[in-house]
Amino acid sequence: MTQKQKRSFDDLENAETTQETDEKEERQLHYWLMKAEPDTRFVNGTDIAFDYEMLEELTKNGEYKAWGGVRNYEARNMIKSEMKLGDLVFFYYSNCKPPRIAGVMEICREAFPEANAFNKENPYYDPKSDPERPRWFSIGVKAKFKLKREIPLHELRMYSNNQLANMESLKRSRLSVSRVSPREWQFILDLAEQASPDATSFYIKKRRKLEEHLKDVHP
DNA sequence: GCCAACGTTGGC
DNA sequence: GCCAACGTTGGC
Repeated sequence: MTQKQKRSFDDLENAETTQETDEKEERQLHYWLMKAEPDTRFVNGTDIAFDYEMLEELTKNGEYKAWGGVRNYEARNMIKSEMKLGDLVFFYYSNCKPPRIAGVMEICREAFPEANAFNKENPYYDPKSDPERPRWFSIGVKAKFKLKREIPLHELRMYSNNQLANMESLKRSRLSVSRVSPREWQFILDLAEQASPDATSFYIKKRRKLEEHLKDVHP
């Protein structure tokens, strides 16, 4: 690690939560993307699978789900200092086929110390985090709506030279929390309203075949 | 403080 | 299962 990198690492680790006072009212909504794995995978004996249906079930009566397990300082600092009540978040499925955006959730509790890190039985236990000086933070989220159509990663990449050229999650695929610009957010929501490009090309092919066939039958 | 070795993420 | 990318650790 270079000196410059080391400094930014310390900055990240020591960064404090920014103070928000009466400016809160004027703050614009911010948009985010957070990842979870929808398929069964055992970490220290615990299945860590989590998907949108589970989030809906857990939050249907106004409860929030503590979103945790983020073990990267840059991602943690977004959780700790930048995510605010009312912000909206894409729920992204990673480590599965295909990787994809499944739905939208809303921040309904701002950062608080992550309980998983204190619990020895938990797959996300971290002895370096204690309640006196918590190292890792959770954010409270609830299900907002499932996308009408899930958007797979390969489809997002179709726009990586134009509409989604700067999308953080595409450029830094290993970060489990990333920012989404308002434009990117709206673009992806619009995609979810349209037919899948796969389906479109499927029907185009089908129609061509039919036309070929008709040509043969009625030349 | 540098940097090699190691570990993790996550797409393919 | 492989491996690229990159974050983290630890010896010097």
